[in-house]
Amino acid sequence: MSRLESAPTLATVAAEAGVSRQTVSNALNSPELLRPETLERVQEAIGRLGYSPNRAARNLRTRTSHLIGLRIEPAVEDSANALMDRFLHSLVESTRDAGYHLLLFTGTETGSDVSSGDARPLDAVDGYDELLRSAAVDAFVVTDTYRGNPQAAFLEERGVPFVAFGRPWAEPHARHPWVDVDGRAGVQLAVDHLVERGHQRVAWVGWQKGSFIGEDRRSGWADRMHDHTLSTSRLSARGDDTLDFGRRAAHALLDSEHPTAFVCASDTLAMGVLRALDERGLRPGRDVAVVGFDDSLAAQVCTPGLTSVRQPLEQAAVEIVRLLGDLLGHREVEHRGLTLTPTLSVRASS
Amino acid sequence: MSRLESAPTLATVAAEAGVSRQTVSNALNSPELLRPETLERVQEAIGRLGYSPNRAARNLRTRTSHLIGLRIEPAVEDSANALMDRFLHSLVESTRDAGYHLLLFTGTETGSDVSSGDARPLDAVDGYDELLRSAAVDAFVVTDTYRGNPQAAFLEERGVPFVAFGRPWAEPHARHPWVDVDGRAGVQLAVDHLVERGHQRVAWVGWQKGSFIGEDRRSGWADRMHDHTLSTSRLSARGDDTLDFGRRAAHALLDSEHPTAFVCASDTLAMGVLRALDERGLRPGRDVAVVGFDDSLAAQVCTPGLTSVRQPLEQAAVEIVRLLGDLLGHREVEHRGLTLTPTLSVRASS
DNA sequence: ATGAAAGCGCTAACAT
DNA sequence: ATGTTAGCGCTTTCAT
Repeated sequence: MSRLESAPTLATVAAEAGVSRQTVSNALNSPELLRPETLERVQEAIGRLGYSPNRAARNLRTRTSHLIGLRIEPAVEDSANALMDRFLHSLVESTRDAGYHLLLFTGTETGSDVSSGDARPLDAVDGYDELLRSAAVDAFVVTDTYRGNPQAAFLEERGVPFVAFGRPWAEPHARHPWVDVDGRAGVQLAVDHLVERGHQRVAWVGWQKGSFIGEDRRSGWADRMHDHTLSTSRLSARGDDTLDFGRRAAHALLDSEHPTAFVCASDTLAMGVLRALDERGLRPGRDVAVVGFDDSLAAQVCTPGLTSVRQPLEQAAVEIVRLLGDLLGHREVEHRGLTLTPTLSVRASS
Repeated sequence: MSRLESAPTLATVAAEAGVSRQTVSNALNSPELLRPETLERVQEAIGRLGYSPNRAARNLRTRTSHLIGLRIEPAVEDSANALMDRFLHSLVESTRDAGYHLLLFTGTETGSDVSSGDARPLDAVDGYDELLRSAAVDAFVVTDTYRGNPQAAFLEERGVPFVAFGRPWAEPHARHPWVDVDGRAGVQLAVDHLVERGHQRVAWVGWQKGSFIGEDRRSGWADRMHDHTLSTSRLSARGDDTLDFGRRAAHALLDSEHPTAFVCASDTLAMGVLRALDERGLRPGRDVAVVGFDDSLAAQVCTPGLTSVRQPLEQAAVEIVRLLGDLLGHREVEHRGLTLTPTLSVRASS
């Protein structure tokens, strides 16, 4: 292939410009060292030849890859949870602006030979280790911190640079940098919004105990209701993050407690509530208000639009990359943890 | 950092096992060359030291990166289009199984300084060139082929290995391998489904002329309707891929032609149709049937569920990686183009 | 401000 | 079946 034969190297450029290889390297990495006229001559040669420094060689020499690893988890179907799309894109843009690229990976497959019995469950740490030891990436962005984050301990112990999207709920003394969104504040926004519109019986449909994020969001509802001197008694339902649980919870609550509004821990649950309302002939936004969490595409396009708490994912990505830059540039990391405040996307469902 | 000091190399392992560096390399890359007992001794040493070959060094030597480049486009809001999530994940898994990783990139930002006037439009080829010249990736997966694919010509000309997800609509003689989903067949599935349920006046809500994919999908409707000897006259609307256009198109068609069913070129449009039905007090699935395209999360969780054409993205990813493997392994590529057949996810909207 | 020498860790080619 | 030699393309160090 022509592109392989011809690929210019430092030496090619040096010959073309009539300087030494080292000077070309300096033109790239420390242009201030060159006399302006030399610099220009080299840059011209670079342009003429279409030269780009070979990444592998540079990586080997500098012991950096300029790659950030991100483990992505299986897409969950039948849920409204398409956070990743927005976050991922912002992350790619932010990393690009910082001179990095994103490398995607997953945990090890449980193996196609299921019968062999050696199908390991997906280890939280799976995949990180190999990339690390082979020096394939310089750092990680760790996103799945909802159950506490076992990766964090592992990575921290090894002195690996990483930034978490999500607080270290289970290890308050963890020392790695993180960025998170204040779910509690988001739900408070939702409660305020509903109370402003005259709702007094505002129900919560959330996740089972044991989820830090779930409890955090729920506390936004409970505390804010109390701030408004409104009762939360028997107005809370907890279950799986599924459409069907949202639906059943709504039916049960409507049967017994007659709430006029629902705040949900996720859009998936909220879509379940909407389903239940439809089944009872109730109009969302007119008869009963519903607010979701995540501002998923489903929330945006469903009928009627679903009011939802929107995480500032773009900003989160930017901050994460900034922290990463501090870490990798051996600069002082300004803050260990940064909490961003979500907004409320108000639509017809409330 | 301890991990940097200690990182074992081939030499470390060789010393530990009492063999030469080359033998360790062979143990890794051509284990069949080693005497079983030597192999075991080396593997033991590798395990003991936690050795992983340095990627940069290997890349430099072999002139491969084992990285596949994928350009991701900005996430479009207010649309149901979250294809990428599913596709991306499958692609990561498939590439991993093939011993590769996915490297994400975007085109160059148009620049934050809008006033300067040097904000370039996003070039279709943007981003590919640099990764290529720096040998950062071995190959690309090209996904955004809907307007014809200018990248394809560019990459093909340079002899770059790549596989497109999407036919080369505009260049039928393009010689690169591609995988696509038969949108036309998907829509035919939808029409059959509706006709089976007794619908005769089935309307089409699609995109403006000039979109190859749009015309392909539309032809599935038009031709299949004719196969069923049903009229398509005045039953077609064309416009932007937005909720609002779907909504307006549905209102207009319902006012004039009284269709009993809608087939849409996308879930976004279908959600618009659902919106219109709601505004007219019509029940989707009872009064009027609606079918979308993409089987987005929104289709899955909205009320009532939206029947939608589902692309076999997982399979597409697998096939793409297989072709990539053929290409990179300098094996014969079985087929230039592979067209997969979608399925229909039937839900309450029909 | 520019050049020469050395070497990052690996594998291909060639010995033995 | 194992060892030796060379070199991938770059940057770091040191000399000029």
